[in-house]
Amino acid sequence: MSQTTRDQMLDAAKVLFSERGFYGVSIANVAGEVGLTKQALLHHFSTKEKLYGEVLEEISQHFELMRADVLAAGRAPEDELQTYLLAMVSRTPEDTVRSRLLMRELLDNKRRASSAGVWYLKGFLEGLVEMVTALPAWREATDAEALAAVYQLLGAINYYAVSEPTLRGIFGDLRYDALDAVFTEQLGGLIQKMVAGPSQ
Amino acid sequence: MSQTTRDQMLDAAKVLFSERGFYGVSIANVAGEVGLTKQALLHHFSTKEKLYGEVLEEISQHFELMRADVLAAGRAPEDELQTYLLAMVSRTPEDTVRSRLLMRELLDNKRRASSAGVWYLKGFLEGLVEMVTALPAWREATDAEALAAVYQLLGAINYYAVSEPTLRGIFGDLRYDALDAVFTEQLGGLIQKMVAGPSQ
DNA sequence: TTCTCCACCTACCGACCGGTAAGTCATGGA
DNA sequence: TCCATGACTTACCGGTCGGTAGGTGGAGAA
Repeated sequence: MSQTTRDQMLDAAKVLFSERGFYGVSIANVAGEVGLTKQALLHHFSTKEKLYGEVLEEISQHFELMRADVLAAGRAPEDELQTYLLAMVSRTPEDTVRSRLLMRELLDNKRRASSAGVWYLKGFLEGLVEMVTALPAWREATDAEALAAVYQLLGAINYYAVSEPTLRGIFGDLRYDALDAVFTEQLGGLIQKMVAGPSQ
Repeated sequence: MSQTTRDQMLDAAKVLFSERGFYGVSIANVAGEVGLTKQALLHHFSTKEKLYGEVLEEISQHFELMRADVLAAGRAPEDELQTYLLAMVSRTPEDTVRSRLLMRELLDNKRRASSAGVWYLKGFLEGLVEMVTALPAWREATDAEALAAVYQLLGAINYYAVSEPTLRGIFGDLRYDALDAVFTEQLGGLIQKMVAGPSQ
């Protein structure tokens, strides 16, 4: 439990940014979450932008790491991709936070990160394309085709991952749980179909 | 071209909120966009929340209307659903704005609208489920199964619709255009497969 | 002409924003 | 013992936020 103040702040920032977005969170909010003043936060991260940047850096590193883990096991490329994608659906609280941050980055980067010129998702997407084109069934497909297929799955996964509160609110807990059960199953089928190759 | 001040403000708000989110836009920004002061805006919409609410109201009405149009043509249910979904992919600037607002609502409503208890997406989602269960091939499926299927398509469509700036930034205009061409094609295939029935 | 209403204005409020400046206090090495 | 460093504090800055108060001026009804 000996987590440094800096790491505590990063964790708090991750959750708050994922819930309310860059503009919806003040550095005082983040610092308050760990019981300190905003100047304590500024001591560790000189600006709000840098704090946000480190949060994104961390999630992109997480995906990088996850991919390395999957590849290290030395299984069939089909297995690797399937495992990698299904790991994103698992939706632990941390997974949900990452999905939300990813989605916010997609929505906001036109205004924010693009001015900084940093694309935190680049490595992640390129890694995915690489994994798809490594599949025998996709060998003759272009990168664009692989990316399109992967992006559709990514959308299906993350859109849903982010929607829990809304879906619970609209349909109630009971029907949401029913939905959740069939969703993961159907998604598995969708992934399997994609892995099997482009639909000619 | 005789648009009321009120409507001009609503249009400006729609674009700004879609680009920067609720917290990223001030009422002075919106009013400035039509050459007036923020007090002029507050004259028409008493609070910022109400302005945002009307924006969401408008897009949910748009989907309601679109569905009514599709149903009025009296075609086969398969055709109806396909047309409805493909209309969202078309991605005129207005479509993109709507996709972005929808996605922001999914991300933010836990903090914002849920306290108001209003679910702007409810009618939209229920309408979609209704259209799926009207398909002969889906007659025996549960509502949860239909919703799951539809939600996956919704995710694939909207996640991509929102990603244009990011994808252009990462891959460049050339590769983005290549991606765009194959994406819509593949998505059409995905929709067709869904319409054909649940994958047992 | 007077009155009312609408659309919009300037002026202002308290709260909060990100960030700076300058300090306090504990730790630990020379 | 002295000094440096790191982790934090209070005090404060200029600026912006959403919103209120109290107008002004023009159009139309009486």
